[in-house]
Amino acid sequence: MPAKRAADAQPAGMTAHESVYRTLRERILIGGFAPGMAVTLRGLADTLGVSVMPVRDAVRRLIAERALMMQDNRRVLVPEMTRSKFNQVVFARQSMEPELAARALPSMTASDIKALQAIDQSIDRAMSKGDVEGYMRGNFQFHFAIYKLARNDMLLGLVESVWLQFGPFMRVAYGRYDTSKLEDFHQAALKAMRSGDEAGLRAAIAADIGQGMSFIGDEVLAHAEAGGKGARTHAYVPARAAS
Amino acid sequence: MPAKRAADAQPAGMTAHESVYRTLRERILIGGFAPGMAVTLRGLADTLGVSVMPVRDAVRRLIAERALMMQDNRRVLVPEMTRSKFNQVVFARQSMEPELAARALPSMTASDIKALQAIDQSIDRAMSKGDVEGYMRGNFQFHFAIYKLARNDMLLGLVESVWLQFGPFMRVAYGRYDTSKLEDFHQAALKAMRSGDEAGLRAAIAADIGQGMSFIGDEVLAHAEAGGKGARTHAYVPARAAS
DNA sequence: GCGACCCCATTGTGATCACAAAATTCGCGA
DNA sequence: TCGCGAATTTTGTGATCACAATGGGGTCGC
Repeated sequence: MPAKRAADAQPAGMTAHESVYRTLRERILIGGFAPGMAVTLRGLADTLGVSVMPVRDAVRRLIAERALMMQDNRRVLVPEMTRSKFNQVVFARQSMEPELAARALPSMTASDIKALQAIDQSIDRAMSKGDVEGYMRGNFQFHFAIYKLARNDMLLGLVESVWLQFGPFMRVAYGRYDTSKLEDFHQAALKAMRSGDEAGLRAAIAADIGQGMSFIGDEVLAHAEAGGKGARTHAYVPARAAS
Repeated sequence: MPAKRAADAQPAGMTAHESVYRTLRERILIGGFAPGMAVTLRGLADTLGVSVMPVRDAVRRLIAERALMMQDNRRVLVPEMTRSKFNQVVFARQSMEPELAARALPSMTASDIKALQAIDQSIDRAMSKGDVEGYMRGNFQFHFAIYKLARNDMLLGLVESVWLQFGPFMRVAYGRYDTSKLEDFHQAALKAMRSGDEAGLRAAIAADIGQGMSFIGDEVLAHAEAGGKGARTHAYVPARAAS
């Protein structure tokens, strides 16, 4: 049996394609790929220790979800962020996520809230250690643990698609600036959940999105646009480029 | 050269996969597949006159877009509609489509509106002829011709994904009942566009969605649920099953 | 007559190969 | 030293084959 590196530990019954997909998806959400970075099927296949077929399937799936894009040359790369696209992301998030949270509220149990608190604490720990990856993973878990409770698969899928599209970009922002400056709206959200305050929960989620996104947008987009839009180099290097 | 049946006429530079994808997607949006109907890679490949690889790519893409689904058996089939999923579709449409229309309004030119009118007339023609397929195609074109003008690719993509998910279901409804009973909210929408009335346009789109969906939901879901939820047979036969 | 069981056709998955197009590299010439 | 072009490498696409699992159909036993 050939030695596989990542994408291992298939929970029995998972196809290679599924395993590769989850690995890549996780990496995108955590910001493991830099915007503008090119990915190749054979390159990923070598890295993950599988043949090109499962990688091909996974990459096509991610392209369908807009997490990756294919340009006319048929070259696959991580999409760049533009001001326009950024505004679309913000609007989409603000439209759907507070709504999902509000719909999750009625079915929320005490243990659900406890679990969310634990996630939020892990976010704090990651932040104090300067662990950007841990922060992003926690942030993702916090939001989607809430949204899942709404039991609205369609809206949930749409929101996931949006997150996949700004994941790489978020990493650039959080990698460049100190996350500890951010006000913690998660606490406000938790408080609203405990008291069953729907309006408060909506507001907290909206504020969390608004802060995070405006933070990202102002800093990074201004930077990118000032630095010239053509084929700029990326100071940021992915966490595990070829490890 | 082997004789191809459908998916022909590749506009030069289109891959076989892309061609197959568009063919299948069109067919789904028009309701060419019945909910619950199983599709096989080799079957589609034979029908379309291509090998299984492009079909495999296209089907996986449609699965990623939730237009098709793969059950645990790894069998691919057209998703069924449930009451819960249906409510989610309605809510998602009501959330996004009036907004998209409103955003399209400012950049709408007289010729845009003329084109929309032409589409609406083709819908009337199809309706009077009892041409369900033409009606659905026209309805899709009418809505998305508007939404495209908003220049919001993200929201547009999300809406497309939602349409793909209720396409087969809509066909069941429209195939079973007479569409001529429907009030024409497209005219109201066109009137609002001409006068630049954003609120009116939002209302017209919302009403169009509300009418169409409640029509579908009340009739078909009630029917489906009354008829027993287990492995029922489908009276409806796809337009070109094996032609 | 009916049910359980076995066999085989069919399914999606994945590997490997061939191919054309694109990008990169190398070398030649000015 | 620099620019341009040809050769080579690398890319995604698609075809074909092998394989394991699933499902259906037919047959045998009761």
